[in-house]
Amino acid sequence: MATTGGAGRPEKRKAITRAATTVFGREGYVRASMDAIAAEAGVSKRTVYNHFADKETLFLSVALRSAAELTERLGELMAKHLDRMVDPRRGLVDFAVERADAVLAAGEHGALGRAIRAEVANIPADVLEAWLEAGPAAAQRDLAERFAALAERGLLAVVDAELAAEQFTLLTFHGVAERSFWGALPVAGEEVERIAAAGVDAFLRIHGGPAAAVK
Amino acid sequence: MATTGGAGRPEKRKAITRAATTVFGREGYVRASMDAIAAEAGVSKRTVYNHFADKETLFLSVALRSAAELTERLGELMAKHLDRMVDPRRGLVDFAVERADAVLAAGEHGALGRAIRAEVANIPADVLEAWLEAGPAAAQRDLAERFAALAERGLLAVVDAELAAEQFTLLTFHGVAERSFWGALPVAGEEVERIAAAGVDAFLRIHGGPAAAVK
DNA sequence: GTCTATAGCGAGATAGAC
DNA sequence: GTCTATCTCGCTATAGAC
Repeated sequence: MATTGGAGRPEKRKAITRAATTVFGREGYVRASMDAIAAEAGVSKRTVYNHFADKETLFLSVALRSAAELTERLGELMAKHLDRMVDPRRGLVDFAVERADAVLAAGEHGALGRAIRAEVANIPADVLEAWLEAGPAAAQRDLAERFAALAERGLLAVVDAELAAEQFTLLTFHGVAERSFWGALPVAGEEVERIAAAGVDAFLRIHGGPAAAVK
Repeated sequence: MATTGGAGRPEKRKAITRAATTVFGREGYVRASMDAIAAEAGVSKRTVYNHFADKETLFLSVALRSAAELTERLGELMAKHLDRMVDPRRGLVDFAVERADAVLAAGEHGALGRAIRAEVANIPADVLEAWLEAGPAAAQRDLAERFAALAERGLLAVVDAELAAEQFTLLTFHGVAERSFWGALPVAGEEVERIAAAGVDAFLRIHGGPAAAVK
C-alpha cells in the first residue's frame, strides 16, 4: 500500500521488507519497533521512513505480500499432489501434510498471518478484504477448482466443490493450526500426519468417490 | 495466579477483574493500559496494584477465570441440547448455533480467548497449559463424553468419541470462528446457522447412527 | 542524492513513592 | 488518590559520508 515515493535503492527496500516480515512475525504488530526493523535490515531508521510512510503502511504492505506468496506456494503444492493424483487418500494426505508445514512452519508465512489475526480489529475493512482475497480466500478457491476437476475424473463424489474445499481444510488443517496456535508452538510431524490421515478419512466418507470407498 | 496478597475489599477485586476482562478483551494485552483498567473498574491504579502484582499477572488471572466460566457455560449448553436429545440433527444444529453465539458474541469470553491466542508466544508454557486445561481441552472432553453417551443410546455411530468431538467442533464451529476472527468481526446469524447445518450434515455422514442416516 | 548516525520531541506506558 | 520517575515508542530533524 502507498509507499512514500519512488525514492531509494531497490535492494534497501527489499532488505526492509524482509526484515519487517521477520520482526512483525516474531513480535507482532504492537511489540515490533521500527528501530528493531531498521536494525534487522541493516539500514538506518530514516531509510525505512524513506520507503514506507509509517509503521502501519509497512505492516500492511508486507502482510499483503506474504499472503500472496503463500497462496502461490499452496498452488504449487496442489499442482504437485492433486492434479495428477491417482490414489485419492494418498494424494490428499500428502497435500494436507505439506500444506500444514508450509503455512505453520516456524518463521514462515504463518507468523505474519498470526500477526494479522491479532490485529484484525485495528485493520481497515478494505485492507483486510484485500488480504483475505490475496491469501485465504484465493487459496480456498484454488482448492475448490481442483476438487471440481477431481470430481470430473471420478476420483471424488463432490457436488459442492466450495463446501468440500472448506470441509477438507477444516478436517485436515485447522486442527493442526489450532494446536500450534497458527505456528507459534511446534507440533510434532507425526501428530500432523495423524491429524491429516484422520481428516482425510473423514473427508472421504463425506465426499469420497466409489474408488475411494472407506471401510 | 499469584495475587499480591489478601489485601483489599473483595468487591473492589471483583470490579477490577471485570474491568480487566472487558479492557483486555477489547484492546488485547499489549494495547490495554493499567490506567484504562483502573478507570473502567472505578478504582485507583494503586488499588489495582494492591490486588495484582503486575499487568501480566492480572491478565493471566482473568484469562484463566474466563476460560473456566466459558467451559461451564458450554457444559450447560451441552446438557440442554444433547443429554435429552431425540432428533440428532436438530439437537446438534441447535447446540452448534448456541455454542458459536456463546463463544464468539461480541464482548463475551471469545474476546479474551483472542487476546490469549495473540499472546501465546509470550505466555509461560505452564500457564498456557493451565488455560488449555481449564478451557478448550475441558470443553472438548465434555463433548466427547456426551458423544459417547449418545452412541450408547444408539443415536450416533461413534467409535472414537474424542475424534468425533474434535471433528464436530471443526465442522460446525471453526469455520465460523475463522470467518469472524474469533469474534472480532460480526457474522450474520443466518450464516452461523447455515454453517452449523452443513457441518452437522457432514458430521452425521461420518458418525451418524442408523436413525440419523442422511440422504 | 541517497545513505548513516545521532539526537531529540511528544506521547504514553509501567511501576511505585508520597 | 495523586503525582512522578523512568522507560520506550513512533516519528522528525540535523549532521556529514559514499
